[in-house]
Amino acid sequence: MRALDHFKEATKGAVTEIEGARLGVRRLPPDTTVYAERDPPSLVFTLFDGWALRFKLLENGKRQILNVLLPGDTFGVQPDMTSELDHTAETVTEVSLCVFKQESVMQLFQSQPTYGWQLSWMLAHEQSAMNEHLTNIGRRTAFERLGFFLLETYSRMERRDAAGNGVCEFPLRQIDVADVLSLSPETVNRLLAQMSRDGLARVSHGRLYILDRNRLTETCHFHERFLSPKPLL
Amino acid sequence: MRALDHFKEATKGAVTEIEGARLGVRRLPPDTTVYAERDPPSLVFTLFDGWALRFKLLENGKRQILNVLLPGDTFGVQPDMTSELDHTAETVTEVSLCVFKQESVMQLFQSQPTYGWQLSWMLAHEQSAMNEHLTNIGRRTAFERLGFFLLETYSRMERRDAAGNGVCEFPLRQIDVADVLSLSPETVNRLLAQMSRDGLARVSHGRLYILDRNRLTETCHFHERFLSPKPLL
DNA sequence: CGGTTTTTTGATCACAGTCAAGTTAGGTGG
DNA sequence: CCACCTAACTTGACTGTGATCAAAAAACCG
Repeated sequence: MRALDHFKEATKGAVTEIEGARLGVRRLPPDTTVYAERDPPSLVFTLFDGWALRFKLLENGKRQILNVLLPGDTFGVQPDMTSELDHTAETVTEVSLCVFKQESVMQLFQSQPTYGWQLSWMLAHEQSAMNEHLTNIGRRTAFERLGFFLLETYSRMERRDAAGNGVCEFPLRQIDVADVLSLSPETVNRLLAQMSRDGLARVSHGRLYILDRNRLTETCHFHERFLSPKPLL
Repeated sequence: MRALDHFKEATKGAVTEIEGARLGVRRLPPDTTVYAERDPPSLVFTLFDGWALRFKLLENGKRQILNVLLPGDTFGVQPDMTSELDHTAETVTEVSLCVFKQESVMQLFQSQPTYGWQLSWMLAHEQSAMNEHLTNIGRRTAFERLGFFLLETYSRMERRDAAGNGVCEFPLRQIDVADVLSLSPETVNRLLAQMSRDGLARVSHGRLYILDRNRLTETCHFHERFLSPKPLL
């Protein structure tokens, strides 16, 4: 049901044509660009279903994933209409997302002041997550980073009732995990092998298994963060 | 005129007593905690004058600086009143900052819907800066990180009309720079020496000298970001 | 079934961290 | 104004974590 190649091609630039729509739901195949760096920021998205990534591409070809997007997450907010987007968003799995015109969101805020506060609230939460992520990458060992990320992701899935019994979907490739954590894919592979051997966690066949949550939480100094529990838009 | 030791001690926890004030300007000596991790987020600050830092402290004693705060920057926004702050803010120099009660900011947004949008705008800009910072730390060499940071800081000072002719104030110690860039202080020292030798940039006596902006910009793949030009509050 | 992508494993290397000692500078008190 | 003391900076030698290079095995997909 995945990767219909010509369909994929067809939708590559198709997202812009949604722009005409004031508001609607769109279905996108895996590995599709939702928006690209340097695009004008005219749309706001909420992910209904599936996984997506926000990332930056560097001069040297390296990729830094900024954020893994799970169902319920809002993205693409760039209140300054004049400037360009500074990153790319791409689907991982098949995805359905809700699309808004930037303008209509702004209008909504005019008429419903509370929403402005809610958007700020969401953005502040995101910032808090970024803080954690930055600290993680900057000041922890490769092992800790990986464990932290797996626990965080599992915990986010749990909050969406999409995880239980230590198992949840996990459609990311090792290279994606590497680009989230600023590691090489080989290192990620070796660490996953080690965690599996140690009975801490395991990723296989697109699933994440948290084998010993307590021990992993402790060895990685993970602590539950306070994440946006309900979708905004 | 700096570092009056007992005065410093006295103000260590004094910021909380400001809370009574609905809104006011406060002067703080260097190396003073503005707010600490786990504090309830009841205040919002705008920096009028001086430098400050937002950072996280880790279990292992390491410190990750999230952000260098320059005059005009707003910080402490945590729209969720119930949760705790996840980082600490500390002054670097003597500082004067404008203090708001979180509540009065919220009320302002109720009556003036536009401000809600403006706050979102500011937060989105900050997020964009964080994206850049994360990418910088995750995917660039130590040399590039440092050059990038120096150029970024100079450029921010310039926008505040506090830089000219390749020179600006720079009150950070090498260990602070190290904690911004997730490097060891020794590495920062060696790289600064190298940049000085190469005629690219120099830091001394609390000043930053950009010696060859073009060459530095190119070697570090720096690109001007779009930063909040005007203060919000 | 064949081709491609992803994962796995091994060997080697290098960038930046750590440890240790010495130098400089800034701030304080006589 | 100078001497002292501490904090910050500097330099060198060595180490280690994680990157890189290379090649094989496995999984996935048409």
